[in-house]
Amino acid sequence: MTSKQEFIEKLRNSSLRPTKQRINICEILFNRDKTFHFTINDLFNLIKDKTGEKVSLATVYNTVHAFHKKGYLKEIPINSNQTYFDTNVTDHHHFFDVKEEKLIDLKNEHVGPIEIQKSIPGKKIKSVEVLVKLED
Amino acid sequence: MTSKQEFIEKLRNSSLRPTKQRINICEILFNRDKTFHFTINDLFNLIKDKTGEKVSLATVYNTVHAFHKKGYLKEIPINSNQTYFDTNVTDHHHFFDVKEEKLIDLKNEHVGPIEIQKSIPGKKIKSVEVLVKLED
DNA sequence: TTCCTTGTTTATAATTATTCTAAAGAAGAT
DNA sequence: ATCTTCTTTAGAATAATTATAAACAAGGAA
Ligand SMILES: [Mn+2]
Ligand SMILES: [Mn+2]
Ligand SMILES: [Zn+2]
Ligand SMILES: [Zn+2]
Repeated sequence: MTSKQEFIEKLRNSSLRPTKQRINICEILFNRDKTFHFTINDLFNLIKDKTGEKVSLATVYNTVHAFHKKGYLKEIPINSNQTYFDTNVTDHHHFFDVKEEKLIDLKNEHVGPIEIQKSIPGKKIKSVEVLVKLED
Repeated sequence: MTSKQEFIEKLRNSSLRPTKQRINICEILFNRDKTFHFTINDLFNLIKDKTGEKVSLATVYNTVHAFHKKGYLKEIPINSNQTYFDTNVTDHHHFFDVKEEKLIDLKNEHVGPIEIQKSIPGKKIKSVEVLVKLED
């Protein structure tokens, strides 16, 4: 449980002005036990439902990208019509339930270390992600 | 090197009528030594350039999805504004050069077997794909 | 406080990838 | 040749995302 005051400080420390909208979004995204996977639209609807206040869709996009740029959110590479984000910014892998369109964290120990035995000259590895698609 | 006649037969055997457009697309996609990674727009432009004939964008979409449904193309899960397809339909992994927006095949032996040590009740694994993002 | 600067929110328009529609055309069967 | 079914096509529709620009709010200085 993080207090509103802590979010305000975190925002300030990130040179993001602590607006009402951003604080609301912080509380929805980061006051959780478990990691949260969402699309912009999920979040947009959650804000209305949980706070009663509406935040414009543009602001949701702006804020999510601001948090993403600061490293507070991770973008998940799946083929979908919508982009998925994740509050768990550590390196980790995913199940994707194709039917439910839901992401599930896969702990690294459930996948094991992955060694890439090939390299591309002039390039270095930025991330290694496993996506396990699930069907019924 | 596959002849036009062989593409015609392959299309017929797939209950796809061998139209001029589909044959052209087959020749561009499948008359290659190496695996080919592309977006719809890449392909659309290639057809014009290589055959001199234009195929409507709708037909390119239709054909790619028809081939995809028949299992002749694979869809690659990356976060991008465009969907990527692959003429290599076997299970395999990828590098994605973020700067060049280019996919590179990773052979299975360059990654090694991946064992998923977790299961979700009522679901079974459909695919396991590794995406290695590259930066400079 | 008040003023000023800069960052933020917002409604709305623009952009872009993809899908849909419906009419014209081509393929295959009879 | 005729008929049916499938395919192509231009263009419209949809949907996610980004851009625009005016109103607004935060923070700092006076
Ligand atoms: Mn996750
Ligand atoms: Mn490939
Ligand atoms: Zn982002
Ligand atoms: Zn498809």
